Amino acid sequence: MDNMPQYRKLYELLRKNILNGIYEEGSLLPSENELCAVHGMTRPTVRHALDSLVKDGLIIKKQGKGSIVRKPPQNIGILSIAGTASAIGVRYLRTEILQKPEIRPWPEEFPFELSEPEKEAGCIYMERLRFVDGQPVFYDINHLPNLNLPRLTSRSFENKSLFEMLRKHYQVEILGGEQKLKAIIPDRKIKRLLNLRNRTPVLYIERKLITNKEAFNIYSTIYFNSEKHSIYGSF
Amino acid sequence: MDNMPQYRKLYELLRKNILNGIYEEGSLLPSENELCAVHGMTRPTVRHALDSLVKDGLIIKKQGKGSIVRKPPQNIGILSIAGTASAIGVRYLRTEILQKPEIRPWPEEFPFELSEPEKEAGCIYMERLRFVDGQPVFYDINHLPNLNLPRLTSRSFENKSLFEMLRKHYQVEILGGEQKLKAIIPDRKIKRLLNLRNRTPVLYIERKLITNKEAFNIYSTIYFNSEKHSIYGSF
DNA sequence: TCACACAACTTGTATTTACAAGTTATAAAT
DNA sequence: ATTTATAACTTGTAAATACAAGTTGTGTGA
Repeated sequence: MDNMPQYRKLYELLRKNILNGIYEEGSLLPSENELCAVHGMTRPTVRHALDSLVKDGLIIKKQGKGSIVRKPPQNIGILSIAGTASAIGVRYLRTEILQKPEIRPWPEEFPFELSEPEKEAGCIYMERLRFVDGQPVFYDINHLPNLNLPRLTSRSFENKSLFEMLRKHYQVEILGGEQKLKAIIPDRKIKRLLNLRNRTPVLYIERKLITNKEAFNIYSTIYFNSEKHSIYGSF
Repeated sequence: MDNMPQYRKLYELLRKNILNGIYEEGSLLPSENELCAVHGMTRPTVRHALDSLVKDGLIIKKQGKGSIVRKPPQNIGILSIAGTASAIGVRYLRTEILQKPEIRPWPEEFPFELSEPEKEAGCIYMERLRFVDGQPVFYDINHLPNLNLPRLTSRSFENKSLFEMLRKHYQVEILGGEQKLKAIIPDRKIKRLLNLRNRTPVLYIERKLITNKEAFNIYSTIYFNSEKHSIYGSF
């Protein structure tokens, strides 16, 4: 963590401060020259950090004006959960790890086609259950290739998003993906996990996320209780 | 176009060449130093251009190796229907217009918030039912504001997509949108329309599509029988 | 033949410097 | 009081330079 490049350290700091509300939405970030002075770096380095924030949609830069803070909606991967009224804050969302990341062979039956490097690498498997207001709504099974992820299986995952972890420690970014959706009647296991009444249908999603790392795709199978909440996505 | 910054000119050029296949997928782009020499710019400028290509997902950079060309990412996801084996060709899809476009007031209860110009314009309403292999799978209800769409209500719609019509005759393009998904047990009407057995769940989608025309959004409510097919989208 | 070291590439990070261009507040001129 | 010009900010573009770090092929040594 100490050998992070300077621009990245500044990026992580600013990102944290924006998400924590230290910089209010709509307000201006300190100017580039100020940031230079405060953190002892030059403008290109500061601008590199700010470029990353722009890419994340966390700030909007205006020539002659400054960098305007913009707090984007919280996502679960690409999709987010929308409540009855509006989007659900992170504070109402609790994540439980049912299966800590462990190295496994790829399943015999797998809904996606794998590339050779992925097959050879073997896979990391994990299961999570997510709660909104204390009720389980989101069960996901994840497979990712075991490529260049030292120590992932031993990292603590509580209260941390898989994506946040991959982003911060392994510089993995989601570029895009594809997904297949169905409405199904869940089997007994899913019914129990999501605490469902009889005959409640669930949303079933098979998803492949493509990242900036070659041959590194994230495969997820998701079961979602859409009785009280909806899957929400913008594009 | 001439007053484009240098990095942008290079970006546009490389982008065009990648999309046209002049640089093959998986091959390496000329190195940064080569690009400097050929186009008479310095490395920071070249890197700025390459950064934009990385952001677009058109190249992946590898330290010590080079910039690997990637196949252009799939288009922004308007959803399509995927069959059991692969994607379904248009030839298997038949569209039936249940309600030809007609001018109506907006519904009292509407899941989306409308802007003032939209409210004042009134709305055009239409219903469609889509068949795959002779079986109904897709029922959609559409509302669009009655703004600058002369003769729309009198146009023939058979075998034509609503979007194709809007694009070709009214220069309407879809810029993006948002959608909410649920799995529900359908009511009697939907069950009859989609020819469903008892207790079959359906996918329910509320969708707002934003277009290039100001205050012109397309609102759809969709019921989808996901028993044999899936909703498929890439992003 | 094989293993290892090294040279010659590649991209990554960072500094320093300069000027262009857009925004805003202030002061001068009308 | 209103308009206008200017100064002092802001971000945008671009050069020249340096070294770090990862990859790959080559050649020398055993």
